Amino acid sequence: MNQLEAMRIFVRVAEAASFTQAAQALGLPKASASIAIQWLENLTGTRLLHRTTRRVQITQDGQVFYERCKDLVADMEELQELFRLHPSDLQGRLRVDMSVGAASNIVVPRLPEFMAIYPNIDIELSASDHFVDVIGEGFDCVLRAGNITDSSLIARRLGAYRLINCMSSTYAANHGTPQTLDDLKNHTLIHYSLGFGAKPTGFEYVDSLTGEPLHVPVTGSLTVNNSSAYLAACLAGLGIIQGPEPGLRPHIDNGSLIEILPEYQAAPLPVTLLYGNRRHVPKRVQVFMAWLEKTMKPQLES
Amino acid sequence: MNQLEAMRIFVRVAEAASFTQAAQALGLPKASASIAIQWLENLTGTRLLHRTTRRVQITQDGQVFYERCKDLVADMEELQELFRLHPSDLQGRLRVDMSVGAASNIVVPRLPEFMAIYPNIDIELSASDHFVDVIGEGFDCVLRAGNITDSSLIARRLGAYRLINCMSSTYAANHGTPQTLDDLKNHTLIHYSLGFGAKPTGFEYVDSLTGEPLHVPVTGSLTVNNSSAYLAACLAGLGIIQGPEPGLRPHIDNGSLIEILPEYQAAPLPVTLLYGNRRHVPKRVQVFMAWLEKTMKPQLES
DNA sequence: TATGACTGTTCAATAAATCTAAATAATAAT
DNA sequence: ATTATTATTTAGATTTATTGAACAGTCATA
Repeated sequence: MNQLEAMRIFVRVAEAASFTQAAQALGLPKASASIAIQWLENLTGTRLLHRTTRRVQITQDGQVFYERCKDLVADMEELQELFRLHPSDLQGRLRVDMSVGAASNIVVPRLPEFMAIYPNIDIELSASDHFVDVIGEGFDCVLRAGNITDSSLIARRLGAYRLINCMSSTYAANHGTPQTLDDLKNHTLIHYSLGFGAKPTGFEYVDSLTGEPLHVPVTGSLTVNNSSAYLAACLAGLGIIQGPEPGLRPHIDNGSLIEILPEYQAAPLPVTLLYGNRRHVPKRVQVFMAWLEKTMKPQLES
Repeated sequence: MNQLEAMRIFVRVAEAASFTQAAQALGLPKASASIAIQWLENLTGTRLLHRTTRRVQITQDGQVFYERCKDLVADMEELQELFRLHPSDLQGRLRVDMSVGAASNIVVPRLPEFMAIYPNIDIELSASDHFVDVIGEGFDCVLRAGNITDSSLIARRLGAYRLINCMSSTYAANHGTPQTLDDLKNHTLIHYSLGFGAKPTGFEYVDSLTGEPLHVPVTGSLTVNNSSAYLAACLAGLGIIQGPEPGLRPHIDNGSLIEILPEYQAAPLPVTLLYGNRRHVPKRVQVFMAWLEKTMKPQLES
């Protein structure tokens, strides 16, 4: 049995409090995770995880062991990369998550550049519009828009999306183009919400002169929790949307969408890069985050 | 490949500057050592050891890697033993070297006590009368009599052997028993020397009243580099020997040897426990050294 | 210069481990 | 109760590691 590998597995299992999730994040069968922990427990002579078939929780000893494991595993990783001076020498797996929009509009189109520089880094790019558990699911870093609440992570602010208002040309033909915020009352606004339980709150604007926040309640009955469905709804002429410029700009340019009320801007949506609070961040993660920042910057303001 | 195991092998190979010696010390074929180093070099992307078929020398990178490896391997070992509170939980292999005399007269007879307390510690006891390379041959600790010159090791003084003078009863019948140091001129002294090249220098004494050193040149032609041969020569009636009391006492008690000139004592022979200058000494080595000290003490003076 | 002893590497057969997949057993939620 | 989920076990297939012998350099000696 590979002790180091077993320790890596243990760290993951302890963080995710789940064999299944940890195994999935590590890309190996859950049977292996199970055996690895048993082997470690046998090695240390201590029960590290108290587990029923339904719940995994760390024991007191396990907690102590976990802290030291995390450091040692990180030290090992650092040691491996000690002599990797050239980009192409960097290797290993990178697990990243970001919104569907950021992935498909900004990152993926430019990913070939990164992969050309670092051909030996394997990338697992998860694109999802719901929040993910950075630690538990084993992501090296996660790109999020909106306000961050989880303080157990290191958050690096990259900038903010400019939010613009759009309608499709077919919708414009049917309903006309609003010129003032008041006009919006006669239009259908499509709402984007992450949690289905959350009540649609309407569109928010900042008065471009006074800086005062303005609120326009949502009128209309469509709420969507997925950004591509949101865009699709707008393209289908179902109503007006308010979203990050980078994802909408191409459709404006090709004429399928029309930007409206450009003088009424919503407060920009902050974009943040989150990563685990580990003592040592592997070099491959460092270079990816640097590249991601460089790539995102031109699309962001402030 | 087991990274940790590879690192252990690398540390050994680097210290011994030899694949063959390191492999032997670790109890595995040299092919494994060779492969492990290659695997590590591939992992780090750096040449760690510059090797011809006849010489192994560490590279600059290898030196850096070595320092960190040594620490990490020690940390790992410490981690394993974190939860081992009970003696019987301690496990692993212990490589020890001492003189043939100390081994057969003092340590081995009492070793069952140690093995009863720590049944899961495997002991490799090397008994040799020549000096050994503690680091290079991978010994956890070494017990030596005489003056220690190697300052790269940690030396713990346990005490000193009282040196006594003996002859066999048959020799006494043939040649009589000397009563003064001057009488020794008419007797045959058997000399003990580690290196065959070293010139026999005679017996040394300390005047019990004045504390002045007294020298009696060796008369006789037998020099031996092995303590059991030394004793055997005396038992065979070939002459007078001067040696550590613990090894001779049993033969005096059963009448086959006779202690002579008890009022003329040689300077006691210091007994030292040597171990590698590692940041972390495994617990199993600690407990063995503590036991060894306790066991040796009654046999030593000062 | 040739020989002999010693060393690190290679290689193919063997041994061991891991993975896959499916079945099992146990628990919390419905 | 029932269902869904989870950790564990099991067995065969596959991959990987180990090892002892053969190989190919290198240094010391004659």
